[in-house]
Amino acid sequence: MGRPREFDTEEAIARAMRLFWRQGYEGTSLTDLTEELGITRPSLYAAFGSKEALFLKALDLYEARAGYREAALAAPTARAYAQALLEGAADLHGDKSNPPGCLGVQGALACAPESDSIRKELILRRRIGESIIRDRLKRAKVDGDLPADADPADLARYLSIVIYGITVQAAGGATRKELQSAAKLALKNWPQAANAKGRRGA
Amino acid sequence: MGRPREFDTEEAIARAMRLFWRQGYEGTSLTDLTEELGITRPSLYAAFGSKEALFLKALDLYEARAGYREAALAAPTARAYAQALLEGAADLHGDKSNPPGCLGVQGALACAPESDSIRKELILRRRIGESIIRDRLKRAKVDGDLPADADPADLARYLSIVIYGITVQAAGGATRKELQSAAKLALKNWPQAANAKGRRGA
DNA sequence: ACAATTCTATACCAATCGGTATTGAATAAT
DNA sequence: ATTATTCAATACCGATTGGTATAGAATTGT
Repeated sequence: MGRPREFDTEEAIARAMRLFWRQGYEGTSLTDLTEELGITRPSLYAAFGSKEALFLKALDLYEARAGYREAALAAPTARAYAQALLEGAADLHGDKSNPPGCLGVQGALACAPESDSIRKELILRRRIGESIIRDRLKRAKVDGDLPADADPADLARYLSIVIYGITVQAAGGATRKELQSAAKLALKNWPQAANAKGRRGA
Repeated sequence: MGRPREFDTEEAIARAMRLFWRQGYEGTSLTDLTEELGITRPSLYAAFGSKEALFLKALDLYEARAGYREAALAAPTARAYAQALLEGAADLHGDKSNPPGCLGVQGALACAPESDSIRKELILRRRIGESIIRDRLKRAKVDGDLPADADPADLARYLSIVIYGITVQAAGGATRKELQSAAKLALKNWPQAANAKGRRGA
């Protein structure tokens, strides 16, 4: 009932996502948004509630589209998982058709106190991402897929750090090749269980 | 001649640095600055010219105080250098008396187009930092301190990425211990020259 | 046809943004 | 003591910030 919406909210969120991705939460104004989305302010507020709410929707879409993290979970071994993660990050952030960097990092890494709720939300999401990695590595250890002295929490933090570093490097204009070679280096000495094949030691 | 300045410009820059460090360039308003520095706007503009010029002075001070990068250059081997870099980053950004994260990253990682000159300046400085690492590693290779198949550019990028990752992790509230253990893991991948002692292989 | 409903568009809101004109006070050189 | 100079304080500038009140247009259900 009532007058139907004249724009596609999903496409609007997708456009907002790219804008926030490129300029960050604080660096994106309502004027930027309404111009890019092709709608007026009252339409934006009627559809999404607030700039902050729209950002959160854009963030959800971003995480859904950065699907390499979930896809990597299907890897058979801890090492294959780590490799899928880092190569996935290098691929995504080396794709020049995307804005450079990572929305989950540069959306609001340092900001004014009035945007602190966004900053904290991003920290929370990064922590969740790291905990998913940690859980996968814990399982790998149970599977005998990681040596007894390997710490899943330390390894998950290390992988997270390399991924974040890749995104910062990408924000600086690094090419996909450059990111890929760094991902390769980061995996050179991945700990291997004693009963596993291969001669790479921990 | 004339009336002497009633505030210490060096201390003002140091205070501004911490403010920019915590809130980023765009997230720090002139009101924030004048309140924190205890001076009025005309005094700030007379002394520094503009918000942007003050930021650049603060950035210079930041780089001077993040002395671990220069100190690391004194290390005797490539590996000791890499270790000094990563442990230095973990130490600095694990110091809770500092604002979390790195000014050179979160000062302006993603921002509005009107602050793009700051963003680009930070990218330039990060590139310079990486090139210094690369030059040191090139020398190491000449010294036979790195294996023949090691690429100084790749290794420098890898180290930079881990350092950036550490700063993002620090911005999320990581402890010094956590950053240190990640630095340790990152060093496990370090290549060793064929003629060097130790049994850690590349 | 007529409500009821929900959209869009114009115009506006107080607050804040970075930056400055103006005035008076404090200093150094003469 | 006077003058030139440089500072600090108040008050202000136009532009922009995120957000909204109001009015009219478009739709559905009756």
